[in-house]
Amino acid sequence: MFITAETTYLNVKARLFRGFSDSSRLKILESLRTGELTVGEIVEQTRLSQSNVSNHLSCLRDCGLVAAEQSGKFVAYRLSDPRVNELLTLAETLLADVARGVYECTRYVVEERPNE
Amino acid sequence: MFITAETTYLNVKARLFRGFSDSSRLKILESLRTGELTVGEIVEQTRLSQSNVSNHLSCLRDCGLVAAEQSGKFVAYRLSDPRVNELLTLAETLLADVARGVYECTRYVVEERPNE
DNA sequence: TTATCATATCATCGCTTGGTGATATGATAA
DNA sequence: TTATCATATCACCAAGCGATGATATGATAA
Repeated sequence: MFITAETTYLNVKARLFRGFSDSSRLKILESLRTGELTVGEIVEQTRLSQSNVSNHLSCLRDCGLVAAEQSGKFVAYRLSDPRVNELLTLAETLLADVARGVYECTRYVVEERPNE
Repeated sequence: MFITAETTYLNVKARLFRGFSDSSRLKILESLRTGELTVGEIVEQTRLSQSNVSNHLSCLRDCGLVAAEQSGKFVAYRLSDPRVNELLTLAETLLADVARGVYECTRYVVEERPNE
């Protein structure tokens, strides 16, 4: 995968949002909203696999959404900026009003599910 | 594509963010920040293809990020909620500080580009 | 009615990307 | 040093998803 001239402002902005656009990463971000955690603690809280968490963390860190600090053989992660929290909160209040539609948000044909 | 038990809160939230996580959709949302536009006008402003715009609009509409109103043979779209605008603005202020990292946000190996 | 314009739908293709499992790195302790 | 623990990296696979082009729908006008 290459990053070349695609590096326009909107692409960067899209990447920022993509950091929030996966439920595993959201789970990780949620776990960090109350304070900093080591990778092991995140694994425990999210119940995701260690490599999965580590992969997502490196993405989130590159994106600047979380910050890391090594202490001994542990690495503690935290949200890098209060606006990360604000974005999550703002999204929640928006969700409260549009949630009915969001869960069907897809460009593709969605099969009717019998029940649930 | 099916949507079944995956419909948890974080999945819905992730879907909301995914609405913002593509540069074409951001382009469309940006064009709507100043007011409502018909599909044709959006196509013109974004220089995306008609079917592409229409596909993205239906996604954005299902997500509740934009609202549509038919007038004659035209359909006018607008941002559905002021918080959509707020989310974009908040992301911009965050970007101003973390942009350096974001454009490299990827879990995968990024080839060094010779120049640019 | 038929023709035309505006928009929507959908099948297809190919790139993107999330999850896994194995392995590597790197720090501490013995 | 060697062993162990915490974390990171990476190749692989499968599913997700954006763009295109052809076609369909639906509204207006003639």
